[in-house]
Amino acid sequence: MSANSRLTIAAHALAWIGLYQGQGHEVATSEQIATSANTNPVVIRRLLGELRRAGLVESRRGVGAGWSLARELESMTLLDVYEAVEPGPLFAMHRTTPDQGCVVGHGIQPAMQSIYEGIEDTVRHELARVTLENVLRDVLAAPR
Amino acid sequence: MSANSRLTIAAHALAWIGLYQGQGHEVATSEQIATSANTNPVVIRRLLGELRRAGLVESRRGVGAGWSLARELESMTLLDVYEAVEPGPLFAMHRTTPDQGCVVGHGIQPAMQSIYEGIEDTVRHELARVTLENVLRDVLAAPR
DNA sequence: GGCAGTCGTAACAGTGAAGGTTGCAACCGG
DNA sequence: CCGGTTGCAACCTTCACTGTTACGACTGCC
Repeated sequence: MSANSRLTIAAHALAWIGLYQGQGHEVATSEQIATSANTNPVVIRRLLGELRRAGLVESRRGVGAGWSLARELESMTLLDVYEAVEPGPLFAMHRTTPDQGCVVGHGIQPAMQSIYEGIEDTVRHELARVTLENVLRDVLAAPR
Repeated sequence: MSANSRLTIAAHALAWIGLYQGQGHEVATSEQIATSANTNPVVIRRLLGELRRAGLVESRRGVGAGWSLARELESMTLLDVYEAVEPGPLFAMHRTTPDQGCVVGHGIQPAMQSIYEGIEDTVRHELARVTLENVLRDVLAAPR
């Protein structure tokens, strides 16, 4: 499926900011996060911009500018992040409308839609069970 | 995420062949299926080729050639189809290795990997609960 | 007020997966 | 031998995302 790394990078950024703030710093810069994630600061700013629209982080401009958490990590779940950065559905329908004159072509989309919705609900439920605090704890628990 | 329609198209093709064979026909051609799915016959042949490698369908060449089911629809699940046509994982890691000198960069991949594996197991379980016979029944039950 | 550092965002090239298309060899029943 | 279909390679197009550059906007500090 060649899935996106957007959710992974967003979780990375949030864990990084959370850890950094836990060490007493006020704000984190996109430059610092990009170095840790081994990517470009603009990519981080774009992603964090989406998280800001979702109310997960805040940004400050000017001198001493940077990013900070808008809520505690333990009150954020991966579902919040997922919904902020992944707009589309997990599974897609046909690119072009199937032949509505054919019984299968006509009935396949509602049939698959209903199955896919059930699966997406399950995935959302799983994502909602993991807080970013859980993620950060797992990160710090990784063997050296 | 801009997901693939591969699973959808593969299920469409299988349901079509199953219905067609249930009407007494021997084999279905990629041309017929492509017309129903409103796509190109080569796309269908590529997909069915993957399903053949997975043992779900068979093909015959020469005159009167075409595709037939290798098993009953009720013995195939969407998981069988999914594994045949979707090689990659649902969620991806970073494209480039994160900074291993950073605590977060070092621990983020094992942490996310473990979470993602749990979710994929759940998705697989959900897909395994739906047979292609279920899909065909839902297709035929769609309002006119 | 000016400077320096960072965000905000637009614009564009590069990448990779998937779909769409064409062409043709291989196969085989009649 | 013919006609219809699969098998498969080659190529183009499309699309989303990433990576990069550029530059204006903002603001604490001097």
